[in-house]
Amino acid sequence: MTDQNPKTLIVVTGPTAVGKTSLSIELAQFFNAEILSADSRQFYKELNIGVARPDEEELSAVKHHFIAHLSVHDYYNVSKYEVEALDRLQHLFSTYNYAIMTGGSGMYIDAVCKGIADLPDADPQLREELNLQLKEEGIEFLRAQLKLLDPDYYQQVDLANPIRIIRALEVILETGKPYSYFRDNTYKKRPFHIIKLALQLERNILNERINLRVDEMFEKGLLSEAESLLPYQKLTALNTVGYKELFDYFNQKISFDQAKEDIKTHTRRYAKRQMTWYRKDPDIVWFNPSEKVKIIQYIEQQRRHEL
RNA sequence: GGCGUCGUAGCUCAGUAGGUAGAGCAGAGGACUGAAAAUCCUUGUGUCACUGGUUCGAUUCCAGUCGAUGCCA
Repeated sequence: MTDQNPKTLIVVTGPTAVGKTSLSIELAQFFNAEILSADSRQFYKELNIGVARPDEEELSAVKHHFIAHLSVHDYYNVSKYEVEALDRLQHLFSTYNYAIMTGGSGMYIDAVCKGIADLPDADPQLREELNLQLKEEGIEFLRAQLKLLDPDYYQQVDLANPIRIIRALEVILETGKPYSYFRDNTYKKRPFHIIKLALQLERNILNERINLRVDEMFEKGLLSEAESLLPYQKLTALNTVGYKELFDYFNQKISFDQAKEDIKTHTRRYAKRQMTWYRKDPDIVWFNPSEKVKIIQYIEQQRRHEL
């Protein structure tokens, strides 16, 4: 591919605690770029310690976007992020040749790189109704509705997963059209190059880092951060590892030690799910976090190749 | 020291009226189209503590050894 467009988005992803933040800052400095966070929990200003937001020093070293720009009370979703990130990229590319997107939310990264179907936002009231139906009538009831309203999607959807069924019903009931009508798996072409890389560590080393980082979070005051958010525990943004376990502790469902263990376990599982997501992306090239020189060489080589 | 109970998957434990065993959790793999740090699916062979004995056959019964634990001294 040869064209004269030099604008390049460097995507740095990988499982939680692998070392994305510090590498991104170094790359941003090297390539003279700003950083866009693609971390669906670092968006929220109330979440800091528990979501390992970059510290003040890191944030002042390089300009970051999409960090602490929302409140946990705001409704947000991938599609909004797609629009806002593309808009911000266009703006950044008017002065810079590079931008760096870093974070662990695979779906959010994909929305920016590949696009996502054009669907209506969730209607909170309808969602509440459907959740109530799930609770009172059971998942079978929702399945039956879906089967009637969108037999095609009924064939494809994970019928054990209430979230998927509810989402489809939301769209159908809001628009009067089947959910499958909106689903679109064609990739959108972006007006910039994308170089995707991911960081990887051996599982047991990553697990050690996770355990260590959770301990550090507690030293930094995670307990009081979570306590201050207890009144909002029902919010979607607070259905987050590091907080929900402490809510269980505050609600006297589990002991403090158990909560701490659960946070470690759930973070490990989160990292595992992230790996599952990235592994199937053929555009990702994998590196060890320590291979900074190699990573820079790779990026430069890709650029030369594309220009 | 004596008496009792226990020793089974990484952990907690079930079970086999003698035919080599199974749950939960952890772990592993996967899915994923506006809840995504969310949500969901699949996945359990391990000297049944050790050494002998009885038996066609012992993880299961018996004896001893070691370890854990409780009570009594």
